[in-house]
Amino acid sequence: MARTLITSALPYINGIKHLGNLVGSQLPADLYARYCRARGDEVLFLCATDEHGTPAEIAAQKAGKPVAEFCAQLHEAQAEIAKGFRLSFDHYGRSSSDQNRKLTQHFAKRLFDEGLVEEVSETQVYSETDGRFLPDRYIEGTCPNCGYDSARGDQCDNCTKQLDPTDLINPHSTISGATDLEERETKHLYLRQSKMRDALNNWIDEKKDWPILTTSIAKKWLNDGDGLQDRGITRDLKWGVPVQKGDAPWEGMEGKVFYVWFDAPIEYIACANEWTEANGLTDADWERWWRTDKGADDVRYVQFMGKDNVPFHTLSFPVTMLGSNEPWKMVDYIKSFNYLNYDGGQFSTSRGRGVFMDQALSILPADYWRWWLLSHAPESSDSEFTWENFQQSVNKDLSDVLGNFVSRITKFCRSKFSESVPSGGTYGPVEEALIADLSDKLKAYETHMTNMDVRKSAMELRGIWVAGNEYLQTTAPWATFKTDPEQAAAQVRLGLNLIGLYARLSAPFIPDTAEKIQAALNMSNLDWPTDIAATLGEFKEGHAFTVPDNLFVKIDDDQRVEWQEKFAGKRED
RNA sequence: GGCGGAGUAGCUCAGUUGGUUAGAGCAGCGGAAUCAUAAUCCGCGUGUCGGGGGUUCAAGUCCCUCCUCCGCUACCA
Repeated sequence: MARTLITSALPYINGIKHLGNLVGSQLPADLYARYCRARGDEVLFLCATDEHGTPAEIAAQKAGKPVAEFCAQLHEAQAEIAKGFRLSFDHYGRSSSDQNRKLTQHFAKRLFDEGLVEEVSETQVYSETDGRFLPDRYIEGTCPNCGYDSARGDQCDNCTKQLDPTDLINPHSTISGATDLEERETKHLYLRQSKMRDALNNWIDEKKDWPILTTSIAKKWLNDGDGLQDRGITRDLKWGVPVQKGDAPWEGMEGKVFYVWFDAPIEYIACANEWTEANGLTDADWERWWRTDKGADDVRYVQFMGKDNVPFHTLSFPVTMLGSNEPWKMVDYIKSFNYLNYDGGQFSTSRGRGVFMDQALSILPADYWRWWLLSHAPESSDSEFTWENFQQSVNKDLSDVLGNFVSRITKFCRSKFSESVPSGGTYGPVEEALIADLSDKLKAYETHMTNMDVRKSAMELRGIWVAGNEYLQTTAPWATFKTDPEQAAAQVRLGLNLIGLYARLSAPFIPDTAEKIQAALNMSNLDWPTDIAATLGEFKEGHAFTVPDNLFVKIDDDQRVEWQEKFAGKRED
């Protein structure tokens, strides 16, 4: 049995994510996980909240809560919403877990022992009022170049000049507004990524099948300018994984934590350990997914992420794993996504512009969103959400093409026969042609799903739904019934069986709807079809069913207008 | 500035290694049907493939140049 390990980029803890975040990683990862399971793979699908770093501390401060408590609450909130979207993680972990703390400290020790960690002394800006060192972007002041008065410490938004925080005139903290800033000496650990440059280049050169978006970003960082730069992996913060050399203290690093981008990817591994502990399994049970010396050599590992995450997954994290000189399972395929825009602009968390995951679920069921987002996934370029498009697509694809198909055939059967599969008649050339057509379409659908071509998969699935309507239109059982009720029974029987086929094939995209159909049609399972002809003979004569409520309610114009205004984004706190 | 991505029908997008009259879905128009959520099915597209130049028997597809949009640019994550 094929074994597939799937991880989705970790959503950051400081708030509810918007639909662009969802479609860029977690949702397509879920689609793929569900498909792999349906095809019989053994799947481990992991995700977690990414909880450390300055933004989390500040968000907690604003909320007036201790950061640990704040993170615990938001973790629960995100986990609940993930369930609402039917994201089928085997475990939804936390980067602040004990497992991740231990593993992160372990990796740090290994990297130190391999000569890949060095201590660097540097000066950073400290704010007495805030009681913390300030990352460059939390410092604003007047740009020495163009005079813009809200230039950030790393770059001026007005003239785009790269800056150093110390360049700014009248610098102040964006957290408190404090101006009592001073430069302080502080020591940090640097990961000597530059030493791994050749190894990374070789590793990436092997990945001939990766999307250009993925490899071009990696190659650029590896070879641009002076090549891959070393990177600080510690921070002067309280909230994070304490800097230790494995179990032992790290002299000179007291009171510091690892940089969030160092410990977050390690959580992919630690999450598997969280999963085993939560389910009473052993270490061997997670190691067989992650250690090639302990059974993971036959695992295929696929990561899903937005394009902004690519450098960390193609470079920093691989340095951590390869540099440890331990047999960790490396990623086999990285599926990266562009951005989803909102109605002519970007989604904006700070301005409350766009639809956020909790809001989405409060107005419509998950399947509506899953279908639209996946069928419009930003694969080849950025894509665009508009309410008109959303309304049209969802109404047409889900209500008219699929929902109405189920409705028309079940209701016709009930009115002319009964709520059970009618007997009589036989399948002839038209039915054989349909079976041949569907067999081709199934093969195409499977190919696209296997290749993670999300939009193409959605289009193919839709085509399969359309084929059912075409069949009914061609054979017209309502007309056949008047002259040849026996033959009409055979046509209805096939129509009902098509519904069963659709439930199986649609489940990765719209799992709730698939289950509704399963219940209404009295299906014992939603197993993947291996043979169209056999699957279309599944419901035998006399098999009882119930006519389901309409599977999808249409979005009307009033609703669309209301939502359009509601989410246009003034600012809601 | 550098790097990367994108600019194809009203809208959202496909277009493999260059090769017959440039495609799909939606919207629009016409027709059929009336089982069904006024839901379906069939037919209908002369769009300077961002502009210009070049290579070629042949370019949306390769080269040069220009324009526009977006992302990244390494202490936000």
